[in-house]
Amino acid sequence: MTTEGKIFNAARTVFQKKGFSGARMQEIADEAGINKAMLHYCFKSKELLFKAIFMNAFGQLAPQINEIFNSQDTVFNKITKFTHSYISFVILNPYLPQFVIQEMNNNPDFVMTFLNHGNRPNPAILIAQIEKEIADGIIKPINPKQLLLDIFSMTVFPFAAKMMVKGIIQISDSEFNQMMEERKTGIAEQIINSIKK
Amino acid sequence: MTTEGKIFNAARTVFQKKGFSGARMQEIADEAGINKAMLHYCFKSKELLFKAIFMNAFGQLAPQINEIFNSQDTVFNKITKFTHSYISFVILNPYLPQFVIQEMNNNPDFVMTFLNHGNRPNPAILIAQIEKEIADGIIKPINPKQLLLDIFSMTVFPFAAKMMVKGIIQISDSEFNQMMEERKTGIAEQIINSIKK
DNA sequence: ATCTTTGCTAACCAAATGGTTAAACCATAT
DNA sequence: ATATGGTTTAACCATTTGGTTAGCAAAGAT
Repeated sequence: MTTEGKIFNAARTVFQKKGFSGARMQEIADEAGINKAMLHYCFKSKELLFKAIFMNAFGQLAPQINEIFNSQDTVFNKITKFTHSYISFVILNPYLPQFVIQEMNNNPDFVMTFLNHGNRPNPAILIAQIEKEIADGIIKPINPKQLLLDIFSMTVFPFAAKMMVKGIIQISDSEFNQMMEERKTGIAEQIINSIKK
Repeated sequence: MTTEGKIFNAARTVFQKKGFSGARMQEIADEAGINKAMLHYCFKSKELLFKAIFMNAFGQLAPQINEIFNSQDTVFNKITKFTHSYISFVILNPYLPQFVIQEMNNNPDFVMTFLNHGNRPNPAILIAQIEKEIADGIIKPINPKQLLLDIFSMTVFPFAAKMMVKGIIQISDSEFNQMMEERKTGIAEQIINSIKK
């Protein structure tokens, strides 16, 4: 593996576990098995290294969401596909949601600017489609944004708050994953059921 | 206000905004309008000050949840009461959920030990009750833990991921609060509808 | 062969940061 | 008035931390 790659993976691990301010350049260097100076040789500064990691993380999520949201499917199919593929993806990248959410909260300015010219999840098309299907009598009259929020809440929250969830409802890691597998289909059914006429 | 109180409020503000590792003792001192040495005079160390804040935050959430979960109400009423009172509370303390979740993820060891002998949300009674109402034919056969997770997801997530939510579905702060007001009743209705026979 | 560029490291540096100290301040008791 | 004990601060300290430097090593280029 290329040095830059080793650094990148190490940085992702450390940043996602400890956040920007909790992460130490030395720890990233150790994790990558290289000298600390190398980090600066490759990525110039902690901030730039972090940006690279964050953009990459966000860049993995956004296109996936957009692809489904902006396809030619019905709203019901989009919901089913989204929950399924999103949960599948996040099971493989369990730190991602908490990482993104945390850094967005801790550093709103940086994230907001980048949200504006970067590739971001854009639900405009889906919202319009929901409104149309409501008008067509397929979906009950609801607030489309609330529906979106419901979908995100049910899929993302368990991962974002994984430690708290595990602690409160007292489950092991494997039980957690098992529950998430169930949710892949369960969430969509429930949400669709609650909005279909 | 007592000096200790000023420090406490300042520390809460700073810790909740920046997290443990992002917070600076100097900033807390400035926010409290006192000397940095005073922090250590009153709270000994950054860690102890943080623990005080975190315990207090968690201590506000837990009893509230338990009171509702362990009351004599029906499951349906508990759901209605929980979403309503929880959202009302969090609207007044919007940083709390993200703060608790973030620190639980960044520092699992500390939190886990304290979860075990502290006052924590305990859903055991509610879970048993759900199972009974399922057996009685009041509620559809579902996994009680999934139901709990649904309730928490729908209520807590929007606050935990506030910045992301605002950024993605493009709403202002007041629109956000408006949506949360709607959710106070909307969530409960939807969840109850999805589980009642 | 040697010069140049690129990848890499040990040693070092300046600033930031959590924490300490010694002295000043101030109320209350004697 | 003065001693006493808690409260508050300015100045200081040791460590941590992000970042730099000067030089080594290896691989092409001439």
